[in-house]
Amino acid sequence: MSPRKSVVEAAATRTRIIERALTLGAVNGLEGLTIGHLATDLGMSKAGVIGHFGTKEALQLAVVDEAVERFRARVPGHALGARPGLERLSRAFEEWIAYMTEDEEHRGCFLTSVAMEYDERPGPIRDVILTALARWTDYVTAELDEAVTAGELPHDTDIPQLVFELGGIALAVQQAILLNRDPSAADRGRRAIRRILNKPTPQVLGS
Amino acid sequence: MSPRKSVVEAAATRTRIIERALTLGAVNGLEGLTIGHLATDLGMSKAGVIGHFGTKEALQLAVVDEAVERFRARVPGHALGARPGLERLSRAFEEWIAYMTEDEEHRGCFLTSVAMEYDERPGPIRDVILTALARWTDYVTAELDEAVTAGELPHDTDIPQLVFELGGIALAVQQAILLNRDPSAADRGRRAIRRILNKPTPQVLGS
DNA sequence: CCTACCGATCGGTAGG
DNA sequence: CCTACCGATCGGTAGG
Repeated sequence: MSPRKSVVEAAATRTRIIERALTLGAVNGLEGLTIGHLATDLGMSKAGVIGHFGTKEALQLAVVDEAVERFRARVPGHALGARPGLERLSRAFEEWIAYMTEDEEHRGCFLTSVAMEYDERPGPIRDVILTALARWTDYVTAELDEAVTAGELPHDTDIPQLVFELGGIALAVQQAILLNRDPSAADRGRRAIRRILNKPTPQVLGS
Repeated sequence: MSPRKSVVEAAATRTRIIERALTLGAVNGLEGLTIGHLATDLGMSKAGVIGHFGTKEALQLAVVDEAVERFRARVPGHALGARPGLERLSRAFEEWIAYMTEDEEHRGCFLTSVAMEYDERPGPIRDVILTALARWTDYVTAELDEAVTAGELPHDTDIPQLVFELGGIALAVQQAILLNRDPSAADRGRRAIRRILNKPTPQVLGS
């Protein structure tokens, strides 16, 4: 029997649940996640799992929040050292692509998958994703503005169009990794980003 | 009571079921589709619905097959009249974008959504999608080959890279339509396609 | 965080 | 294509 535990232990369990939910949700979708499956996987009871959140939707929101947190810490976070404008933006996209590629099991971008899953399902989960996406769009836009100001891009650059196209590359990388399991996905993504930002393409891809 | 009907009537019912499943599946995903909900929507019993397919997975496969059929009839189908190479390829992408945009309710590309949904779920549905995607990739590749041969594109064109980037645009259009409900999604997509295929961008997008 | 339970719904079957 | 049913599982609650 594992009765009520300390606050610290409870928080640790909550983290364990979210961690596992991120893995399971990546495979079966955030909606395909079930409390029962999660409980079995964690060696807990269903009540033990759901007790930390109240409802399944609250659990799902906690999982999305954690994914947003990780994305921000990793992608814009690791680009903070780079000079504002094209350099920082390139760094951010390189981090995103690396983040999607590096892990053998935890492939792709969780938020991108969830964004597709909820694109037609109104509700708080979709709202949270829309907010996170808007923040990302603002970030990319700000760096592109900086690039124009610094003379790295022409003054008549259509920035929203560029944001749209850069987003498309990220989606293409995600699909190439997850669906096609294409080992050259990351390289193709990096080359596309360079091309869009009008930098010369330095190397040729093998094969 | 509606007892056994003629072969023709049974086929019509089957078509009705698939039609409805395409609509419901676009919202809740192909996995979120339930026989009970489908039956209620159609004013039928669950047994009446599932009897046409045997299992839920067979129903799902029938729905995907129908979606593949429609995509092919519409996208490469409507581009058949265009001259091989860039003209035909541009026409095909314009058809795809129009197909994703035109319908007020039936927005986006069903196959693209399902492709994301099953990217991490091995099984026959994923296999069918991979096959359809491979055929589409072959189609785009063949037209690009034609364009190189005809001198519309440079001889050192990296065709797989171009296929990758064109696919990204389609994904960006899908996301802009479904998630952001951006009314300029189609225009942005068309402009991106033109840019990638190295055609001059004729008009400027309003706002 | 557990046991024990709830009503609802899941995919699917039997039999007509 | 229907009624009537099956076992399994769903999200969630009571109570400790």
